[in-house]
Amino acid sequence: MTARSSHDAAAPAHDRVYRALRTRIMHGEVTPGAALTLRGIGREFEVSMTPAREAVRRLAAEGALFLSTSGRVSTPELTNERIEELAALRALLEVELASRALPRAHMALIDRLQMINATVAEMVSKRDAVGYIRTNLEFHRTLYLRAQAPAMLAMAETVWLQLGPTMRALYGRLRRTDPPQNHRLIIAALKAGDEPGLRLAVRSDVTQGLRLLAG
Amino acid sequence: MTARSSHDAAAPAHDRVYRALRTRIMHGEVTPGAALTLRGIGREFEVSMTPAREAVRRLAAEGALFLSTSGRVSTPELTNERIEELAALRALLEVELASRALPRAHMALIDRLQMINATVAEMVSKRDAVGYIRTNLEFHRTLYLRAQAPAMLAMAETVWLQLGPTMRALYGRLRRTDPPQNHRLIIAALKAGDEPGLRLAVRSDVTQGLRLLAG
DNA sequence: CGGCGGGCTTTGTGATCACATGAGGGGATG
DNA sequence: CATCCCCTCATGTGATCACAAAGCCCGCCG
Repeated sequence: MTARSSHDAAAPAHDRVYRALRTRIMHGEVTPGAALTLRGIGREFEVSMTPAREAVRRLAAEGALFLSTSGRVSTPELTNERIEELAALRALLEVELASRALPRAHMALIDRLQMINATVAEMVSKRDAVGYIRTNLEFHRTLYLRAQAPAMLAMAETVWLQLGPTMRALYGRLRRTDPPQNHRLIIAALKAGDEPGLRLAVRSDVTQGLRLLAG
Repeated sequence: MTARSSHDAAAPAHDRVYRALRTRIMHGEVTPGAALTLRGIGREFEVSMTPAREAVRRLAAEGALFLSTSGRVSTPELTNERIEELAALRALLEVELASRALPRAHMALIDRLQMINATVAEMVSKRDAVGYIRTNLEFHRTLYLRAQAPAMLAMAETVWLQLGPTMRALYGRLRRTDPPQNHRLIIAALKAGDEPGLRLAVRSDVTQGLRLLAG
């Protein structure tokens, strides 16, 4: 019953529940304000309330869930100020992560980024919101992993988590079909070793979508 | 039994335990690597294992506690790389927070900061490590509250939390008695409305102590 | 027809218990 | 004297239960 590797079927129940919910939230598979119940979660994952509670509290600590004063659990509904603040945090953290990844980015990484980016474009053309969010985050995470800054990456992921449900609401109604231009700029800056260009491209990519949501 | 205001004696048990442990850790009242047990915590706060577990998991989610693969709980022992990264995060976040607070900083705030800073100097002269950490953080938090950026402030506090036990180890062996020079620079920059100066002063203040710890 | 009150139901909280596992100690052996 | 092994005890995990409070819905009254 011990926790072995990261995603192991034999992991503790609370961890399984936590990971499942986390992925669901980060990928925007739940709508903002959706209510959850401990017993409901327990039923879905075939566990008792105890691990469900632990998973929920952990997610609440990361800002992925909102606990009312009476303990009721729901997905947060973000205000515009909050969204702008989280966008600023994304910019701050991810520009730094990209900058740190730049000197370590060799060709193999850039190739992988281009492949992921092709999938992103595919998701956009298929209007698959969840798929888009997932592959878009994969693009960013792949780059930032090279920064060798786990604490910083963890913070960035926490911000993604908080924005998850809102992102879904955004990309759900934003019906655009053009491929991600900023991702190309990021890749180009990586190839050229152009740090100012990279910082600008990342900042734009991170900020643009959320800007029009908050507007 | 509902959670009312922030620090209420009638707050849920898990919240009381959480807050008590959090304060203890952030203020450096525990040494890095110290072991905790759920039953021990429960005994100390006169609750059962259940609220103790929730408090611990919440703190672990924020990086304030380390859970071994077998679930054992202890204060984290940070590597030098980790410390440097957290210092970089402090710089990133707190420079931004200070910058946002600057246009909103009126005289009353600066007065309060000077008062707090006097207490900081007192703690330094008394060689009271815990008191120093507590009032130093109060100085920073008072300034950053003016930034009106709760998510960003929460992230900064999370970093403080992760550094808590290590900070204690630092200031415990760093036997300096000079008052905080950087705090004066911060106050001066606030008075002058000098944003570049403020950014530099905050960055120095945040970075300097941790630099020599990691060295 | 709308607002309000009361009772029912759902929900979170915390305690307790059975269980499996990992850590630590003591003894035997080389 | 060091090392390894085994046994015991302590610890985390998860299930279940009793309880209190909050939400909700229905009916009643204005």
